[in-house]
Amino acid sequence: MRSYVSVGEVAGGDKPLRRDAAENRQRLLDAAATVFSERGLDVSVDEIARVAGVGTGTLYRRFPAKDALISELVRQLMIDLVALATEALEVTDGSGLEQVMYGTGEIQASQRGCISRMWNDDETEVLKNEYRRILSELLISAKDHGRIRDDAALSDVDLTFWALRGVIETTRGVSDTAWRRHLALVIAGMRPGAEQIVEPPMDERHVELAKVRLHAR
Amino acid sequence: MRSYVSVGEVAGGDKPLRRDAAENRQRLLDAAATVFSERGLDVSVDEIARVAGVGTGTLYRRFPAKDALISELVRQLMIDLVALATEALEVTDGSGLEQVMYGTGEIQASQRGCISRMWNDDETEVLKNEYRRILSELLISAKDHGRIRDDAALSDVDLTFWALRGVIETTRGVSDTAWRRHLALVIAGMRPGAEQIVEPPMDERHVELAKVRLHAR
DNA sequence: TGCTATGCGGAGCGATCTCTCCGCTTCGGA
DNA sequence: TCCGAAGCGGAGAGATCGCTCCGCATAGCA
Repeated sequence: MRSYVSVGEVAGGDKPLRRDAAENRQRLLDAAATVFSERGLDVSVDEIARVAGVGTGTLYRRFPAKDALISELVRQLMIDLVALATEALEVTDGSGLEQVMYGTGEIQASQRGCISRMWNDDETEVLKNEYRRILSELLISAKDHGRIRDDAALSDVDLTFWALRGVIETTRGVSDTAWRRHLALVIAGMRPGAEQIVEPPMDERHVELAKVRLHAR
Repeated sequence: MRSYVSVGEVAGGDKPLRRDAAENRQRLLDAAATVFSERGLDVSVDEIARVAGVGTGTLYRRFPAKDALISELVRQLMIDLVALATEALEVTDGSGLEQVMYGTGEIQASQRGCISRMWNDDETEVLKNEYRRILSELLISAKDHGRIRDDAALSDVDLTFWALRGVIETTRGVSDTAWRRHLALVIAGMRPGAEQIVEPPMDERHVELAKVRLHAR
């Protein structure tokens, strides 16, 4: 699973790039993904260009700003997430949601550098909404099959992803798989047999509120 | 619950500060805690000094570097955490661990700005070890009273704190209490009645490994 | 009250970051 | 093969950051 936009093709129907330009664009994305994962988003653009083997001018000709480069990486991740969720819709025993949760953990862990932007980037809001829509279907199916408790909310799934972000970022360089243990515990707590939860779920309006807040920036 | 080092007194038995200097020091700490929580650790030192109502020179006379200011805030938080855990040792029904987990969540949420340093700052390693030692006692007590499953590990508690960090950081400005819902789900998954966890706990050696890695930086 | 150690403010230094600009190079269609 | 459009590299502009330095102010003891 990788980006669905092939080398040389740019989203939005722009004129195709020249061969060398398209290659350099991809090398920049690869280099950025690597150094961001290893050293965080604070790595300088000069360093990204150096690793990609191009000049900084080339980077800025292809991406209007450093942020745009990060957004493109996030966009590709969101495309992967939507694909992952779409595949899970085929699962018939109600375990699709768990499958997507583990898969989302893998994607977050493999691209640690961009995690902080994944859930806070309004450039990819359409994809995020689509992803969330599929998750809500999977959640219903999981409940119908008795795999997830009835009082679980979609926002509980959101919270779990954000929690995994914390585990992954804190265990950087220490353990690559610790997040799985946490996810397993959370899912155990979401089973129908688990104890009642007194704490109410996150208000769904807060999710909307988050979007407004992001746009206001 | 607040710092146990009163205004004018500095840890380590240094000569007491002049009254005005001690006041300014405290104002700097308060200002830093505020702006870090609101806008993150990237806020400039000039801004911290401005909010505190002092010059940047004053900040640097009291703290050798911006990092030292952050470390002091973290140190005070760790002192609070140890006090919190120590109090919980008095609880006799085995619910002390849960009490500390919620309390730690509160402290993390109230000082969002410093969270990322809380679990990655080797200046406070002694306090962190003490905190962790108490947690292990509380975990044993919780198991003895049948409140927590026998196969739960101390590292599961660590993971939970790191997970709460992710929730708190991602919901900044959206929901102040969402982390409680997640914590409730995790604890539900840690009850003796919850389903078996296949994923093994985090290797305790990884915790040691993390310390080595931090020192190597 | 007078004296001195201590504290204070903020201009400015050096480092670093993002992003631009322009002379030169390369691709690829005719 | 030739030529114009497109792409390239990297020096450097402009902004911002952490931190220092020094002339002046003040607290607190005698």
